[in-house]
Amino acid sequence: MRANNRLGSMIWVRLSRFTSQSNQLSNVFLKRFDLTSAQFDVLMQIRIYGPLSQMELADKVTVTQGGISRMLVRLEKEGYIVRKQDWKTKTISLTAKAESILERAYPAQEAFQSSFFEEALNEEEQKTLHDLLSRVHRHSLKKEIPLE
Amino acid sequence: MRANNRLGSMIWVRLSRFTSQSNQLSNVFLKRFDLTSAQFDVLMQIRIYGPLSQMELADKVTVTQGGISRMLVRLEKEGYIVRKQDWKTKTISLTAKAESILERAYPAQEAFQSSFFEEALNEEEQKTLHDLLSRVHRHSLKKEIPLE
DNA sequence: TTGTATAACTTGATTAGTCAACTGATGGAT
DNA sequence: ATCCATCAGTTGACTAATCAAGTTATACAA
Repeated sequence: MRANNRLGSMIWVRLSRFTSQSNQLSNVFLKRFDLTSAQFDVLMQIRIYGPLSQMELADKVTVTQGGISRMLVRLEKEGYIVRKQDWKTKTISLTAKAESILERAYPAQEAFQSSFFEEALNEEEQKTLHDLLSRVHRHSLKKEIPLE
Repeated sequence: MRANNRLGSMIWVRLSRFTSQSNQLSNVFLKRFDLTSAQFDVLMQIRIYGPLSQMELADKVTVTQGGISRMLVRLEKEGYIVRKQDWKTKTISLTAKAESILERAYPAQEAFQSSFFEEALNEEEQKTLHDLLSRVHRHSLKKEIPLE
């Protein structure tokens, strides 16, 4: 039995191995701020786009309604966010605690994330990578799943 | 508050959003074979490199020892694999059931995975993407986490 | 032969996510 | 006023993973 040969499959494997590798490293890195990388991601989206509803947030982080509900329960229990019922919607915003953690964690994590690319590629190559990924991502959002 | 501006962070976000998006689509696609994409991934590694030990397999799919143990319990319960104690090691191999499913599932899934890239990029661009990702991945494997 | 060291694997507690069925809030039609 | 549709969020059952502590199997030394 030989390994995947089609180019697309090879890209796929690299992508998922790298993503899981860099996610694990990020988790280790963020431990010093008492955050996981999923939590950091959600908190940053709220910081940038908030206040917003759970649906809007779920959409931003590519997670289901149920997934965001559970995540927010944990974040609320830790005192990072508050939710208040506002018409039909629950509006989410950061607490002072979260704001002050992010003030330190954000620059650190941004530098850490960037270092994966900056240390391996030059500016031009990073731009190319970003462009190619953006196109592939955009395409995937309107992709149809072939029938049986 | 403005969004991430550093190039590396922008790449990181695209990467993780695309990975989660394409993973979800793969899960829907693979449902017709009664597989999840994590299961497909593990079964394919066994098919290509097997028979192998749990440690070796864990390494191939970038998962911890505990993670692979739990996954294999599920796969064994479904009748996709067998493990036999062999010295200190448990040697894993596919059952006929799994072989016959993969015979159909593999070409289908390979084509599906590839289509994400083939539909959005030309041959040249796919090669570039593969090359850039490989370099970034290789670098990440020897990356040190900066101190506190 | 009885420890003891060690490598390979398992397991409990937790995070993170999925789907599908359910609950709660609101607004409109009768 | 009452019933109903609908949108937002929650929840139960499950997959998938992590870490750290606990097992099991084997080899080797006293």
